[in-house]
Amino acid sequence: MAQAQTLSRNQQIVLDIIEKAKSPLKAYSILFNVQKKGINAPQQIYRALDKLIEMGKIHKIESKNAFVACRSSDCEISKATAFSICESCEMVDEISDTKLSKYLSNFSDKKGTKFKRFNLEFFGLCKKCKIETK
Amino acid sequence: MAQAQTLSRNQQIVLDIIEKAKSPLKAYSILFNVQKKGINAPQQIYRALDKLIEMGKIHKIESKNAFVACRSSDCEISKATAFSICESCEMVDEISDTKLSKYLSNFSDKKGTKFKRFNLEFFGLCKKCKIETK
DNA sequence: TCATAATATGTTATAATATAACAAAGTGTT
DNA sequence: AACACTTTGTTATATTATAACATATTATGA
Ligand SMILES: [Zn+2]
Ligand SMILES: [Zn+2]
Ligand SMILES: [Zn+2]
Ligand SMILES: [Zn+2]
Repeated sequence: MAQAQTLSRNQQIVLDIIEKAKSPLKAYSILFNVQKKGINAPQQIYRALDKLIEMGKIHKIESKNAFVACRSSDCEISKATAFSICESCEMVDEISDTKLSKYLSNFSDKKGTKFKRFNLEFFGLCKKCKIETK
Repeated sequence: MAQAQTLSRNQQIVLDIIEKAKSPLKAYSILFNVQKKGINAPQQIYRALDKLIEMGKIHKIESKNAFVACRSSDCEISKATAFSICESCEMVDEISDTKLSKYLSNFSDKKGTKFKRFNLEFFGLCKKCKIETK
């Protein structure tokens, strides 16, 4: 089990920038933003991202190959994640809904198989974009 | 609206190979497999994939960057997709569960926003791999 | 049937995303 | 100090995806 609390230098740098961002960040955009701090290679970013994901500090938005900070805390260690994604702007919100989470965690398929992890991505227009489209 | 039924030559070739496959195929693996048929460039594959996705004939497994044939039919035009993914072998099954589909289609977040599309990926061990692990 | 719009194809080049492999430095434990 | 373990730095390369442009094919409908 990597680090329960302490983040390494690079991990902290990467987490900071992701937490400050208002929308998902791509790995190479993170890289570009931390070159002044002496991080020069994609490996350094991807390694930090991997650890942060393991720790549940960030999540990967699979449909965008981008990364967001966890805002939820009941998706402990990223076992149960759900997001709403605006198809117009780049906005992504983590959905933290106990009922939904329970429903999906308890879901079993037709063969009775249960799953230990899931990721759900909803797509639509965020409130802001809905108004602007009118 | 592209083609309701008829597939173009390349689209048919790509669909055929995806339908025959037992697990998700990656774009470049499709490419290598169709070079004997005169398809030489990634563009040709990605264009076919895009159209097939639009038509709902195939789906992209976002966490794997791979493509599977639609086995469901009630995920009309890929608005509501769910998959179970084995973390050990490469197996992916499309989940076709009316209750689940309705539950998610009707889901609205805390602000009352509904979504017009979703993609859900479950992760775990398939039956075969569960047995082998014992 | 012939213009014409829309779709699909072929092709070359390049962008964007991600990993392999190896050497060195730091950290904590005994 | 010796040891295992994690993190870092670095170079190179693999994988996934798109841009841009020229041509061909296929509706469609005047
Ligand atoms: Zn979270
Ligand atoms: Zn929006
Ligand atoms: Zn389907
Ligand atoms: Zn399996």
